[in-house]
Amino acid sequence: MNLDEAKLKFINSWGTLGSQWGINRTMSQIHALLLVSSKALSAEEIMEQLGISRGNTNMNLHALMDWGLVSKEFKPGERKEFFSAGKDMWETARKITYERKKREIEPILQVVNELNKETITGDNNEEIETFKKTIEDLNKFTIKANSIVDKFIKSDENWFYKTLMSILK
Amino acid sequence: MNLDEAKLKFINSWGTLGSQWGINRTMSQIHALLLVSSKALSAEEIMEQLGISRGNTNMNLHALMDWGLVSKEFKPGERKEFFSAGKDMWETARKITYERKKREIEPILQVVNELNKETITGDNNEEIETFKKTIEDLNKFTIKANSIVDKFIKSDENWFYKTLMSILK
DNA sequence: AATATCTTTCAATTTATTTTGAAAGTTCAG
DNA sequence: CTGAACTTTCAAAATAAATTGAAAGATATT
Repeated sequence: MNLDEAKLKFINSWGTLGSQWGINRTMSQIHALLLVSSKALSAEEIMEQLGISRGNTNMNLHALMDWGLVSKEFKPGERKEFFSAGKDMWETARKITYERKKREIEPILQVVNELNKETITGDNNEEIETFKKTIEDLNKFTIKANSIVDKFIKSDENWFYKTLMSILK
Repeated sequence: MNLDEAKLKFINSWGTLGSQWGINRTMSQIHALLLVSSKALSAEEIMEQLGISRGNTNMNLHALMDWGLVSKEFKPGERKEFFSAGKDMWETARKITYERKKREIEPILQVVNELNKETITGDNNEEIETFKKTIEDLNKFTIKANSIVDKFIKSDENWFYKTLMSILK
């Protein structure tokens, strides 16, 4: 398989997978393109290679920069901006995990915590108990999940590999 | 706060959060409703309480049963079906993790594995190297991630808590 | 300060996803 | 077998999300 075919396959698959991950297709495609490209690319090159509009390219490059997955570069003598993706997979995974934690875990923590503190009134005791128990369990669970994810976000690869993987067998 | 308000708040928040998780709003709302209800509910009751259509209720109940989060019950003498959600949070989390793994990790594994085996041809050596390195790293990473998730799916709460949490501090 | 080059914005459009509800299907009691 | 009670299906409608592209905004160059 030649390089261009392979790249295309990767970019397309990554784009589709991204949507399963709650990341939009274009964003993941741009990320994929930059991941497999040895040099930084301009917005122009990106829109040409992926066949997408200027606005779309711009918006998603910014999203990728917000996530910390892509950075801007300036080439001497060149007017335009160039973009490249961080190539360290653990770093990338940590950053994605961080963003997902913000969106997926923290809001649960917030709501559940709030409800957990409330005093619930009503006449159906069985229902109140079930409610309280559910919220309490959820609260405990979320706190644990959150702290595990935190550890991963702060970990370095070696630590994570050694500690976790060796124990997890 | 009275029980109905609290339930409503939980159901609505859970519904919104679900969408961040790639689960549709109705599906998470039904799940939330069943989680905080002490007795099993009929489709009729669910559609009334959530103000959603019959079709929508049916489809999402089936999705929840596919995920293993909800089960059908029959009450003696009653013709209709009743639904209840498993109340064990770790079990619930494991099941959700399993479904997400199928959608989010396994497809990556598949594509990356495939690309990893390919021989890439072309004239730009630097580009080929970058491509191969990216895919290789991604492959290694995904395999590790996958195996950690597998451990979680198979774990019981105590094991996970003791082993992981104590080490992760 | 005029012009050329590049980036950003955003209303309108397109595409994708979810929801509805009526009709068809199923099951069971009499 | 018939009809009432319930469940499932699915095309059409509604809603939500992503994308476009032209216009406005920057910024550097002469």
